[in-house]
Amino acid sequence: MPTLLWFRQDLRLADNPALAFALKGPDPVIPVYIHAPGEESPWAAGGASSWWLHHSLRALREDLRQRGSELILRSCADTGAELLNIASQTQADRIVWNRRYEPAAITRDARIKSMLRGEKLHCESFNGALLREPWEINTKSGGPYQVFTPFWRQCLSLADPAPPLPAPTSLPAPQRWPRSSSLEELNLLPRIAWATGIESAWTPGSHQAHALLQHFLRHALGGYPAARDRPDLDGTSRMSPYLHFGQISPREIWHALRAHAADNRIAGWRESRFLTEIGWREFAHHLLYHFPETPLQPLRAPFARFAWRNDAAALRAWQRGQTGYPIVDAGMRQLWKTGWMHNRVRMIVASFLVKDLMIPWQEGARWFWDTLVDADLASNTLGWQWSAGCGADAAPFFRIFNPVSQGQKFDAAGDYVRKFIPELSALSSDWIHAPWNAPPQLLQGAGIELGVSYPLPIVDHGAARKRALAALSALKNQTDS
DNA sequence: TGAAATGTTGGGGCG
DNA sequence: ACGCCCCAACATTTC
Repeated sequence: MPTLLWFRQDLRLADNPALAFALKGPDPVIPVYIHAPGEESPWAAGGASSWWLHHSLRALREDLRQRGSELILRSCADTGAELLNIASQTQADRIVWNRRYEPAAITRDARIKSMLRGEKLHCESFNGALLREPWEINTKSGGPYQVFTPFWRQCLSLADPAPPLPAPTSLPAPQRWPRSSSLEELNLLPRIAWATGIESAWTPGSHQAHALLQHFLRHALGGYPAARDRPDLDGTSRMSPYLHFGQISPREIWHALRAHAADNRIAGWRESRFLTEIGWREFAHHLLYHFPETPLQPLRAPFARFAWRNDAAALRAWQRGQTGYPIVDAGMRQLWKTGWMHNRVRMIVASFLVKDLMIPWQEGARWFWDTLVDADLASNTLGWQWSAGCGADAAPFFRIFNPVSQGQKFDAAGDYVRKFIPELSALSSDWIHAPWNAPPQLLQGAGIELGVSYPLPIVDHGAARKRALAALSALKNQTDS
């Protein structure tokens, strides 16, 4: 009798524990992907994520077809009912999948599992997404960690995660395939063609993930600690969307790094900055699992009473890269155009939204959710709570980034700004991060009319900083009394 | 995985 | 030679 292999955010054939389990016996395997918008997170998937998913499903289906199999697509409002439906149509007696850790997904999956078991179907779930399960790592007193360093130290002190499982060369097919929707019927692609920038920046799929990783290990790993902070360079691994959709697993990355270090006699790879970033991803899942309210609520509760401002015009200017601060606008335009933003710039734009504009971090999280190809509830939540100073092991609220000095420090030549803000491209690096200070003649020569061709700053950073600190101090007084 | 304000030090100009 | 001031450079504190 066939086994249903329920694909979710594990869109790969290598190191896929559920797939490996399904292939243990001789029974046919029926791979399915079920699209049920909004079932798994507080918000329905954003446009950029959906674009990625569309192309990823196509790539996965191609990989399956090359192995004599198929990918059954369904679109529905109730995943549990749909799974049961497919199981009864195909006489499947087993359903297997790899676990997810978003609160809504956990609740839904638990409900589906008990429902299916009630129908006498055998269910089994696996860890395909994390080095360690979120409940495996605990402090001495038995609670979850709220500080990264000891959390990651404990992860590193454990034995290496299991080596990745090889991709199967073939999957036994059923005698008859059930009905499948076409990929187009899932309606994942945008109606208007706004995704051209994303298309030229990214190729979704498992093969591309591994090619990128190998390229990164060979050419960028050594320079990573410094280059990772430079948005004008191509010094990051760009693994985030592939990790989110499970097109590469953290175990595969761990062991690829280990093998690369052994081949090239690189010491201390476990403590490398790159692996630490994988650690932050683990930490994000640990926190989301133990603090399931945090996608919408600050972990440090008093921050809910912060004097956030409701300023639709400022929010819109931030979203569209029209704040008048070049490094902020370049980042927001990179996001809008390519579905991704360099991490250093993510911190800068987040600080600007939350502190300079005093707009709730949830608005930023929501916008990132809509526009990032790597939108991930765990990582996005950690990032925004970190930036807003209200999360675990977060940056203190009073650490307010100066968008001018951050630009000068990390994009010294201004190449990143010029790439995404063409209207400033003729401005010299001396002034590119603060065009309002440039001599008028120079601006004119560069074809820039501030307030017309490029906006004047929507807030004065010095004044905005003081305003934010005053609001913080008011919050403290309120909390103390 | 800051920035700004404030404090300290030491060299040079100058009476 | 000396004290004084200025101020850059660096260090510390504060938010």
